[in-house]
Amino acid sequence: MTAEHPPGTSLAARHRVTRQGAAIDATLIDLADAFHTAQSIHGELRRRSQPVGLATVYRHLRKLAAVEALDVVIQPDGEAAYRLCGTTSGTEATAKPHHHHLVCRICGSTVEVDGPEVEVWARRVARKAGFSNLTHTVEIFGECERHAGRP
Amino acid sequence: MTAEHPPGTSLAARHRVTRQGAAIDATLIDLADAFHTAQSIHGELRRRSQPVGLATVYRHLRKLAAVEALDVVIQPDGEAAYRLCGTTSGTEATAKPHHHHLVCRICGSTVEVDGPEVEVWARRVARKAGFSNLTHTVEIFGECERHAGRP
DNA sequence: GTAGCTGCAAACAATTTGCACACCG
DNA sequence: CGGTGTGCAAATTGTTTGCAGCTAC
Repeated sequence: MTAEHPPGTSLAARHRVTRQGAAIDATLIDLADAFHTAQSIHGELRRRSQPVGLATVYRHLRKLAAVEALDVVIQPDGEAAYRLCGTTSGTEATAKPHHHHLVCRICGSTVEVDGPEVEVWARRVARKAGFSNLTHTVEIFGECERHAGRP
Repeated sequence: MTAEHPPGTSLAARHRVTRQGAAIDATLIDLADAFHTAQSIHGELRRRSQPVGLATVYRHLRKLAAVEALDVVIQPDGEAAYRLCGTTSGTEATAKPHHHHLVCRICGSTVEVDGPEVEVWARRVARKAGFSNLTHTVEIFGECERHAGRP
């Protein structure tokens, strides 16, 4: 087999390390407590005086998502939001096996939740209907304590 | 108060009845076994030689959704899909209280499912995190018996 | 008669892609 | 060097909106 990857340093362990890629990763880490759209990340980068092309942001996000280093949530309005997922630190972005989210509709803050019961339920219901090759999305939207009632 | 609405006849009971509105309703009824995007509905209408403007389709769908006569599912790719919901017959489109869907990724056929356990779980988890004013989406995508493996 | 539809095209917003150039390894 | 990553702008796609004319009530 070909050479192993040397101990990585950042999220993009197995990819070419570039200034913009790193900037995106860094931002993602800082904002890891909530979901953000590609656009808002792009904006944040600009705000930090580390402008990165919007297309590049999308490309990078897609790449991270492909390696499952990102959680992707499609909001009720159809816009996609991303958030760093699993073990943020460490050598390699290790994706968590499976989990869902509780997202604040106002500020985007997120709580990761898992529910074995739901997994089981989903599988059981689907099987019973003869469905296979399953996938499921479970997202809970609400207003976190801080924003209950008013922004 | 002004006069009550006479016993409605179609889905659009309290709206002006028009040829195109009726056509959309009819199509929706015929295709009530699966979710369809606005675009595909528009296509189906044209196929039936009852062309309706795409904008009108969207407007009508939005209206029906507002009255909760439609189920709306946002597919993993962000496109919205609609399907007639609840009691299709009868005077007024009575929305079902709450339920979720099992959708075939290939043909779009749908099975309505409900899971009290999930509802309870969602509420419990959210409450515990201090969230209020909840909403949740639970969709299961898979391949129905007929399409398992290959289209 | 009038307000709510409809159609069509233009406007929009999110995301993707083509292509020339930059730069990591 | 060689190929991957980047930028920018143009292209796509799903959905909304403005406006003149039509029509159900």
